[in-house]
Amino acid sequence: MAIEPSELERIQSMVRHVQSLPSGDHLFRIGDQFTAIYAVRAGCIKSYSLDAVGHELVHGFHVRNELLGFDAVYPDRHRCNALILETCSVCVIPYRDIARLGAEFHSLQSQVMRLMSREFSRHLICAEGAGATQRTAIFLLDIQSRLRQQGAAKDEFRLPMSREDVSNYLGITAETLSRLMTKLQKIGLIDVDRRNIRVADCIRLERIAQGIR
Amino acid sequence: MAIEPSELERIQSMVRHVQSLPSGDHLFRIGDQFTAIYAVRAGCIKSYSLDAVGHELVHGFHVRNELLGFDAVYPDRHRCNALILETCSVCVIPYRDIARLGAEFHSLQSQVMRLMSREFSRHLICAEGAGATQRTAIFLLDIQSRLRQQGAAKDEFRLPMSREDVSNYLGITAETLSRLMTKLQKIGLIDVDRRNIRVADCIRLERIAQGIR
DNA sequence: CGGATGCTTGAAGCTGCTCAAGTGAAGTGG
DNA sequence: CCACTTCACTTGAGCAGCTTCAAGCATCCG
Repeated sequence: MAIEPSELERIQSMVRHVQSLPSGDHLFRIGDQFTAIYAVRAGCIKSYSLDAVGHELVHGFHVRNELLGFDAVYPDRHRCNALILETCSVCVIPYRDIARLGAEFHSLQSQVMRLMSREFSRHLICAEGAGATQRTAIFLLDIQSRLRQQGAAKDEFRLPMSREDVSNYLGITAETLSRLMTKLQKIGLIDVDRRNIRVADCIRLERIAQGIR
Repeated sequence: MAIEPSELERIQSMVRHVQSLPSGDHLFRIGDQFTAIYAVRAGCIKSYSLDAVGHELVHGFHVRNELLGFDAVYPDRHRCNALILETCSVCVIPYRDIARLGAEFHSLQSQVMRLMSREFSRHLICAEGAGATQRTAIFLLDIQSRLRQQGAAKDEFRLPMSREDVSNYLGITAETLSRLMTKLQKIGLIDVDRRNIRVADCIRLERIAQGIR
């Protein structure tokens, strides 16, 4: 969901507040009234919900220049919680303004729909992979390219979230994820040091992400 | 994605064509230019793509009063194929008209966004379930409630798609699905006769769908 | 230093997959 | 109308991948 700088500028014109939020805070919670879309300017936010048994179900992670809050467009209330993982600077874009300005500039309106579509399609990325190894590879490449846009080095980055968050997002256990990371390191595709990841062999990692072994 | 009759009337006013399509035809294919959103008036459509190995990946099924085509809003080209499973009557709603009319009546615009949001959120339903049994139960209850709205009996319905389609949608094999259907029948939750399903114990089926055993 | 937290590693078990055969309904041709 | 085929589905046996439960480490923080 990274958005074009030009698109972002346009959206910025609609911004009322820029909030600064410490890690551990919630930007919104399930059931909250839908009032705005949020654009992350710095930091990282996790959107999640809980299943019947109380297990966390991670829907996605949002970093710089990405949008969240579309989950509430239909039922008018948020369907998930948004937790700050790293201290955040967030633009608040009141939905009312989008609707109002959208009527005046209808190119803006279609832009919002495009962004919305892009946001949702990201949700499907990791569900696509068949095996756990493939999903892990997809995740690593996806988060790498997103973090690179916010100033990370070419092939080195630091995960803003815990292993447990990642494993919940991928629909596998933390233990399995840990084993897979070790495996990927052993065969020379990545270097892992806690949350610091270096992609050593991008080509082969991409091949695994595509399901080719 | 069933839409309110009143909403549908409004959208109908934008309709250019009503197409009639025989089963086996494609409504659109991957890569096709995005020109319109489609509303199903009768029949059933499967949206799917193929993975790297050539396996079918079913994104969803669309029955009466449901919309499809939002998959192309962002990249301007369709990301999946739409195959007619049962002879269809389909309203074609040119996207240009939505944008134009949306600018005039901005309540319509937010309605379209709501529908879009509703459409996408459905995609997540079956991904949520942890085990194969749970996903199967979720699917049966979901498709039951949707088919009921198009005139099916209270607890009896006929699946418009094959076991293979369903299993691809749920991310399990056809064999596993078959075994699970048999299991659900043995413990008295459903009656299965080929594609004809009767929900015998809705309460317990819902409990399984929620992950409570 | 002691404890907490987050990550890794190991062993055993279960779920769902693969491969393979069997069944039954619907359609085809003689 | 009946054998023959075909197709969709079911059923079975063995196996692999992932989970569960449990313990072991390292890092951070009081």
